[in-house]
Amino acid sequence: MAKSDTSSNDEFDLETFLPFRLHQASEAVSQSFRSIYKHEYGMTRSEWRVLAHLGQYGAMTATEIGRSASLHKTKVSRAVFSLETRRWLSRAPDQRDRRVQILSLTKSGHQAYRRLGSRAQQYNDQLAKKLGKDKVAEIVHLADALQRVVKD
Amino acid sequence: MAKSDTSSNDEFDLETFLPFRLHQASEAVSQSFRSIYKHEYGMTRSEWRVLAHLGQYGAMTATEIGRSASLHKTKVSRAVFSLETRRWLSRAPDQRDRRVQILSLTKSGHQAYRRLGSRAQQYNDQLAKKLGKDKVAEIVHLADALQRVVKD
DNA sequence: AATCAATCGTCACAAATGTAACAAAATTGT
DNA sequence: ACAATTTTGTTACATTTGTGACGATTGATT
Repeated sequence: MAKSDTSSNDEFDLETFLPFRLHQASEAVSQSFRSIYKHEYGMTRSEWRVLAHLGQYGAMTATEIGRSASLHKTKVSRAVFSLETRRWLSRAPDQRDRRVQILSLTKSGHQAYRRLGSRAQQYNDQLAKKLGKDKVAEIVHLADALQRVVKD
Repeated sequence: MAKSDTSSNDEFDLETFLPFRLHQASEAVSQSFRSIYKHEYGMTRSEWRVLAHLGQYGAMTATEIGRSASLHKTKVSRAVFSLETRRWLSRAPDQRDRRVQILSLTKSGHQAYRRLGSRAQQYNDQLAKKLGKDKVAEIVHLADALQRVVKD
């Protein structure tokens, strides 16, 4: 029997469909951490992401945050405005390029970052414990590979 | 030197923070498939998910779809309405429980599922090829583990 | 130098989403 | 048998998000 078998082997399998499975896993994990920044600090996910990035990597522009955090530019723009209103973030002009602003955390922004970062690390360690330490490294490695591969 | 070292080892590390890394990977992968159901079929993610579930598993109720697809009930409700308007989906009353409706794909719904499912599988295979076949199984396994662990 | 295209961040508007309330039906407990 | 509670799916409302356009600035082309 040559080609054109009765059973086509290109049938769709949802169980192994990565966009679905990854989204499912990601949402499950994200949701369970969400209550901390949402209910305890009244923050949105975007705000927490921007705070985490500035806390982790120091001063950056909005575009850089967007690229690194995989956040839409309007999400960054709004999160920055909101964090600025809380006085957790401040803007400084860039001498080299007057279109952009250098964003950085204020003193109380750093404090908030330390508090939330600590909770985040606690959460992650707990997850790592239940999952197995090595699994975390595996996931991180796979996430790296996925991002590399998708960007053709 | 006993306790209280100068360098605290509970510092937050974004690189290994699973909610972030998983979301990042998930978004990267999802976005690149999104254009197919969005631009070629004018569908939302929820609609594609509902179509995929009914196509894959056959007739189900809205609640069952929501549970299986990790979709909010209002998302399911709206996606069902929209797919029904396209005549890709039909509802039938359940004799045992008159609150629910048995949802299933129409003939053209099945056709659409086959077309889109084929594209989806194609996309996934392509990804698997670049990533290494075994990696996909790894990811699926880890996704299972994550979902189990998060649900306490 | 002058024009053209590209980038940055913001805003108005439209679309998608979540919350909370609801009617209808089923389930539980007495 | 009945009342109280729970479940299912839809809707109104408010919030969040993405799209597209914009002014300002920069970089590239000539």
